[in-house]
Amino acid sequence: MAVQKGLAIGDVAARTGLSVSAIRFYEGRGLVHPERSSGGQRVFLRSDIRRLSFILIAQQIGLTIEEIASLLSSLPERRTPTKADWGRISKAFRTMLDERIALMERTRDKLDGCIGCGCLSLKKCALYNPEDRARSLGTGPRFLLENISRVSGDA
Amino acid sequence: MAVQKGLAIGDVAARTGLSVSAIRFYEGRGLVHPERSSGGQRVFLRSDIRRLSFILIAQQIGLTIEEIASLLSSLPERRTPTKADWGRISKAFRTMLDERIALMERTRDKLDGCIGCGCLSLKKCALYNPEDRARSLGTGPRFLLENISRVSGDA
DNA sequence: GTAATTCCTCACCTTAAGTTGAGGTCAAGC
DNA sequence: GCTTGACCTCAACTTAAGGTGAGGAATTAC
Repeated sequence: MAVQKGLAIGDVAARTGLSVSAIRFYEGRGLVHPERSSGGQRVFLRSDIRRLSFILIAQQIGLTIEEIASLLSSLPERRTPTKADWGRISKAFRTMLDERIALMERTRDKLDGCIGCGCLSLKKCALYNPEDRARSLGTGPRFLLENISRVSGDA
Repeated sequence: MAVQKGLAIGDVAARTGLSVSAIRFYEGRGLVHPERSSGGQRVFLRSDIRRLSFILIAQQIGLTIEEIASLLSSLPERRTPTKADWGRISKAFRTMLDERIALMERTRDKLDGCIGCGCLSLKKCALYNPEDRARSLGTGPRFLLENISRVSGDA
């Protein structure tokens, strides 16, 4: 089951709803830092469940693993985070969410004035060259969320 | 340059801002259907520019290629689409956008009551089992937009 | 003390939406 | 009439976020 106050990966998976492989993957990406038992098995703290749950929610909102890592990096590594620790993160998180919503709303409004009228005729159309359109992503059009205000390097 | 009233792929790329390879890829996925010159080179109609531009916008809003294909399939294949043709599409499009915005807003509101308070303590938290959480996607957490009301099979 | 679970690592597979490059043709300018 | 640039196909590579399975070790249960 667990090792002295710690949780095995399977327990954590059951409690978070994540798959075991996903949790291992997150460890590889630096999102969680379980300790190891003498036999080499991962041992998680209870607070890691919270971390992992946060990852789940953040992903639903569209953050990438790297962005989430960036947010989580402000949490204390070896101490159970306090309410204040989480509060800081959730503020940053909320800001991102607001930005994403705002962008979608702007796009919708342009759509109303643009495709809505049937013009779609280039140059004239506000949607073709919106300030939001990231032209320099390198690999061409990707997912919407790639074009939305990326975390600008910091948390 | 062009072949008798038609446009070469490079021209289309220049006018839409898409890469040549992306346009070829879209043809492979059935989003455009250029004709061929006697020499085997693609020949596009002017109306294909509009189609391709639509693809660009739809992608920014987060639709997948398949969803876009589904929308475009209601356009006439070999006749230049009318304003009414585009109007129908844009209506469906707007609906999707509205749904996506609504979902993000619901998530934000839950966030305010949940992470905002620092609870994040599973079971109790509205964010862990939201009606919006797609549990059956098979491969685990993906991008947000994969969890948002997919095009339900039709256009 | 052994059997059944659970866990470990490592390598390869998956999807989406393309990009890149090789090897070879088409078309256009002079 | 040939050279240059644009185009062709096809296969392999890319990123993100994991999943899957092999082969083997650690724990737990009886």
